[in-house]
Amino acid sequence: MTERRSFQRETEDRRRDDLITAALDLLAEGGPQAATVRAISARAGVTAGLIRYYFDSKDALTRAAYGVFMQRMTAQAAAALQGAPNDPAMRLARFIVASVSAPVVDALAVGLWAGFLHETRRDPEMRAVHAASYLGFRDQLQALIADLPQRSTALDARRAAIACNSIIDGLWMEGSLLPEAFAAGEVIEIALISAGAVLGVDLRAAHETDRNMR
Amino acid sequence: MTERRSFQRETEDRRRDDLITAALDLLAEGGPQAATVRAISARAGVTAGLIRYYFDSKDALTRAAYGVFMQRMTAQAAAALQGAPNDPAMRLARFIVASVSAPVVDALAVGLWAGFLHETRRDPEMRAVHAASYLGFRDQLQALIADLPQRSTALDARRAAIACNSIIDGLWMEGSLLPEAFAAGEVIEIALISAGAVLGVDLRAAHETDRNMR
DNA sequence: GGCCTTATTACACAACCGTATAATAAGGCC
DNA sequence: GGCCTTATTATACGGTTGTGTAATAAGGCC
Repeated sequence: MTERRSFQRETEDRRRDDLITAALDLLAEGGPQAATVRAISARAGVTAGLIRYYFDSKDALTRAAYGVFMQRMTAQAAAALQGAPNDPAMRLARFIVASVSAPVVDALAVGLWAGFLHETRRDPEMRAVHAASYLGFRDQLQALIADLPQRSTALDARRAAIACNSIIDGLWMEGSLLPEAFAAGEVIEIALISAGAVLGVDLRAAHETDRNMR
Repeated sequence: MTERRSFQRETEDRRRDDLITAALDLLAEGGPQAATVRAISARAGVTAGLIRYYFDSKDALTRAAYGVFMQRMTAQAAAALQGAPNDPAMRLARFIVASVSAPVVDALAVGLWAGFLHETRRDPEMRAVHAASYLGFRDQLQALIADLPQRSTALDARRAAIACNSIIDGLWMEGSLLPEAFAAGEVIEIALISAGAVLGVDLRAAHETDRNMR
C-alpha cells in the first residue's frame, strides 16, 4: 500500500556532514528563514526526522554548522602561513591576501555571516565561539604586525591591527556583496596598498618578491 | 460579554511610523525571526490586523522599514557636511568621523543591516535601494577625496575611495559588534589615522583644527 | 447629540514550524 | 539465508506564522 522510499545507510560522519553542509548552503542563500528542518533535510536527500536522530535539536545543528563555518574561515588565513618565508612583511602580506581571496570572500560568505549574527547574540555558546575566533584573528594579525622590523609609529601594534582588520573586513564585505564591482585581483591590490600605507611598509612589493621566490 | 480593548485613533503617518519603528527595533534585536506581525504590532501597541490595514503585506512593511533605515544611515553622513568649512581635508575628516560615530555605529545597527541582508537579495526593489545608497555613499567619498589638493598617488581616486570605504565599513562592524572593546573616541582616531595614511593626508590634524575653529 | 465614516479589534484559517514517536527496511553477522 | 540492530521513513501534534474577514467603537460633522 504505502510505498516507502528506498534509502542507503550512511556513516554517522557522512550524514552529519551532509546535514551541516545543507544547512550552511540554505542559510547562506536565504537566511535563517530558509534553513528549516524540512528544507535542510530535503537538500541533504533525507527526511526531516533524521535531523533529530543526529542532533538533539535544530539549534544543535545550527551550532555545529556555525562551528564548521568559523573553522573554515579562520583555517584559510592560518593555512596561508604554512611554508611561508621568515620575512615578516611577506608573512603579513600572505595573511592579508588569503583573507580577501576566495573562498573566504565569495558571494555567499557574507550572507552566511549575516545569517548567523543574530543567533550568535542569542546563544551564549555561539557567542563565545564568535568572540574567540574574532579576537583570535585580530591577535594573529597583531602578532604579525609586531614582527615588522620598521613600521610607522602613528599607531601602536594593537591599533594598527584594528585598522588592518577593518580594511580586511570592509573589503571582505564589499568584495563578497558586489563581486562584479571589482576587477580581478583588484581587492587584493587595494588591501595590500592600504594596509601597507597604514603600517608604513610596502606590502605589495613584499608580496611580489614572495611570489617570485616560490 | 467579550470586552474590547479601548483604543485611540491616530493619523496614518503616526501609525505607519510606529509600526516601522517597532519593526526596526525587533529586527535589530532579534533578527528576522523576531519581527513577526504579532510581535511588531504588540510593540507598536496595536493588534496584528492593523498592519495589513496600513501595509499591503508584511513584505511591504519590511520594504518601507528598509527605506527608512537606509535613509537614516546615509542622511547622517551627509548632514555632517552641512556648514562644513571649504577645506577639502576638513570636509573629508568630518564625513569619516560622522560615519564611524553614533548613531550610525551602535550595537544594533549591524544587527539591523544583517537582518535586512537576505531580504535585499530576494526582493529586487530592495536590492535596488541597497545598491543605490551603497554606491552613492562611495561616490560621495570619492568626490571628497578627489577634492584633496595633494594626496598620495599610490591609488587613483576610485580605489582610494574603495579603501577608505572599507576602513569605514570595517570599523563600523567592529565598533558596533564589540563596542566594549574600544575606548571612547578610539574608533574615530583609528579611522582618521588609517584613512589619512592611505591618502597621504593628515586627516587627524585637519579634524583637530576644524574642531578648534568651530 | 445622533449619525457616518473608518480606524481598530477580534476571530478564523490554512500553511508551516520544530518536535515526538511508532513503523520499517537496510545491511552486517553468524 | 535468517536474525538483530539501528538508521531511516512516515505520520501525528501543538504552536506559530501571515493573511482574510466580519464586528465594533472612536471621533469628526452637521
